Amino acid sequence: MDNKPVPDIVVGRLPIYLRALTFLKTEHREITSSQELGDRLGISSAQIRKDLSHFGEFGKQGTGYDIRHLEANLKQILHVDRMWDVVLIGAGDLGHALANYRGFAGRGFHIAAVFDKSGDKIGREIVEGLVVEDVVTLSERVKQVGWKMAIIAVPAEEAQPVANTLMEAGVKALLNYAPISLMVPSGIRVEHIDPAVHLQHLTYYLG
Amino acid sequence: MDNKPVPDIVVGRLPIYLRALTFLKTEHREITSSQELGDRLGISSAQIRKDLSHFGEFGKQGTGYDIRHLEANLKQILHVDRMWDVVLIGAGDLGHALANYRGFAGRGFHIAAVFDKSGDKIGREIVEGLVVEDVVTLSERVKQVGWKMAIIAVPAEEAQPVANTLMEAGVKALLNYAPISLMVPSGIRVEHIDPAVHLQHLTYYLG
DNA sequence: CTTTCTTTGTGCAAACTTTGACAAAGGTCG
DNA sequence: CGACCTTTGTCAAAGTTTGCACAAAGAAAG
Repeated sequence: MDNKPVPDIVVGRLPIYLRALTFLKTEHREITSSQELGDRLGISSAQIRKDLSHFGEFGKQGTGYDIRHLEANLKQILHVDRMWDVVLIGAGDLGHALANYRGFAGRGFHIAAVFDKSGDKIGREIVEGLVVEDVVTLSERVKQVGWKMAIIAVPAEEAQPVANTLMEAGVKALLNYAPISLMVPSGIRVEHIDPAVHLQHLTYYLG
Repeated sequence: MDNKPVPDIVVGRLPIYLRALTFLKTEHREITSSQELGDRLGISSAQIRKDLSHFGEFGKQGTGYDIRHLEANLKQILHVDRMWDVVLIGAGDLGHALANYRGFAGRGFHIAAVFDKSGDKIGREIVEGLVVEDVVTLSERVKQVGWKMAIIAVPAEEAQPVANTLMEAGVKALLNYAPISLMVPSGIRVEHIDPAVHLQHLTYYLG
């Protein structure tokens, strides 16, 4: 709880804690402890306490943490105590799965628009109330509406150009599903999801 | 290059290096350097050299790295100089996208079978040559065929039971897309992919 | 009310990870 | 062929992250 920036590795664990708390709520639990959370997540209890201590004091000695209270605080810290509009680029199989994913709404995100470059996808209603738009209008629309987050679900060769368009139009955070490392200037944040990368990490240990 | 285990954080970067090398090949490049790779990946050149030094000497001073040679070595280190059969559980939108994903084959993976519990999906051909099987036969089939890797693409509440079935049947590595932290015994490896977790990591910085 | 038990938040030490710097090796060019 | 340039692999230092251990706070039980 000082004024130095919180380490990114700590920030990255907060959504995991938040997810675990929301899960505990579905079990109608009201109180938990760093010990219980750690056991569930495979993390030491000391680490959880230390991570949380960067942001304040949320627990009660002898008792633990009030689940709703800690959940509310984590949502605020992560700025998901509001809804974020996210623009999705790519209406292929993956884009389809993301547009239909029911898990975003409860966690702070709303797919606000979908873009693709393929003529036979543009104009189609990918999901109730969401019509695929032409990617040539992407820049204009992003500037107009002011979206700050985007999910890139296009083929590898188009990912960097799409990212450039988005950044130029004011998007500040990217979630990239294309199997390529995006190059971005400082000030823009990117997260990468590539199933083959994860699988290859696993095969290392399969001897 | 000693006999201590290589840090997991280093192992986790190798698939990124491999992906970058494969990409350079598409640009018909033959030689690269730790400097160039680092610039592309946003990693320091020293770190790349250090990471690779855990496994041997792959470069040539004054020149850099032969792309094909380093790529072949990384594939061997990661055990993707062979094809891995992967079993996929869940034939919803996400399962569909994964079963149709063209990116696995070139990187060492083949979706060998798909399982679901829903009557209206079982028996359907999800992709050319891949018919959705009934999840009640999962354990039996895994034991029979000896699959070692699985991708879990089922709803959160079914992920842990499915994981338990898989592990009991001999699967050693899991890639979990369900929004829940799986509890697994030591000896089993899991990687988690949850888009909302990544998006929440990003929103922290969007103030 | 006192003892005992639980659990937090934190100071410190240990463990781990990244970076800087440079000798050695090899290439290039006049 | 000699001077100069490039780039590796590695050592040591710096920086970061984790875990231990414990005082303090609170709950529970008698």
